[in-house]
Amino acid sequence: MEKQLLTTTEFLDIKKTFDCGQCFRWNEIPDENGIAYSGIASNYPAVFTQESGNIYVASGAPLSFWRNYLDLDTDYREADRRFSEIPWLDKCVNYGRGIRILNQDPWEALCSFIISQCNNISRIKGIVEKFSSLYGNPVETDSGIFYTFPSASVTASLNKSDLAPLRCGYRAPYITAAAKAVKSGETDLDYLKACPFSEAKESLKKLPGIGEKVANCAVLFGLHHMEAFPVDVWIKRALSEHFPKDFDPASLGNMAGLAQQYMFYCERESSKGGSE
DNA sequence: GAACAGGCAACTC
DNA sequence: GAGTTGCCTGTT
Repeated sequence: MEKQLLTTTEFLDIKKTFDCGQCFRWNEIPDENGIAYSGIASNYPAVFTQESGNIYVASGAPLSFWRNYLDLDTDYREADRRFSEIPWLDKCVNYGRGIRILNQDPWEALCSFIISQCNNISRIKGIVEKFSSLYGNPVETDSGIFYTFPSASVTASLNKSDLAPLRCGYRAPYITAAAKAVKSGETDLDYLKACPFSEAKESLKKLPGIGEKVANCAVLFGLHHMEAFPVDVWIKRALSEHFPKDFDPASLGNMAGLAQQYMFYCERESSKGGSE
């Protein structure tokens, strides 16, 4: 598959974007000339490469698909400027610049973040990959077979023993319940994408096993409500260590989710070096 | 073997 | 409404 020029590193950093915990199906692969990631979004396997300031993509999808997936038609610079006026957050912006909030498939994001609870990224990735290889559709490419993420309809038909190989424990019934709600239309992800942020979040929280954190992640990374601000242990630590006690993340406004990703990436990366 | 993990829900006060 | 505990499983 021929690679096409997508954008430049001024607007996108693939390493930061794919490794900042919002997605689970992209993996770094060896590349002679720079950085490369392979993976799949919707029905499209792809390889991204970053070399000499340019980002290329090789896939069967049109560039417009990837521009949308990577949110490249949204200008983050105004938000970056605003965030840079806040102490410590300015450091995160500089550190995380190039992260994009992905437009992922809503069901995939919802399901992936149900799996994420009390799990680390590598284990989440393993479970998602296993799930896809068992119940997704194979898509052949030059570099091997990729599997689409299993649809909500297929997932709704799976029983306990079907999900057992995933070893996802007590989360399995949450997955099934969410799949059934999506399949029946009781949870209408298209509607939730179009409706106000808090309505979407509260609606998802009615599903079993979905609380504040998972709902915020699903709404930010799957439904692109950019004002969502998921608070996990990393963000909690960042808030308590670097922000005034009465700081309200909602004050970050309609792009709060971007600030969250900058903070998350910064907090997590700066904790590496020593222990990892 | 015990404690814990990027969380939730049910239960306690 | 703040704090505690069990939940599957894998890792330390």
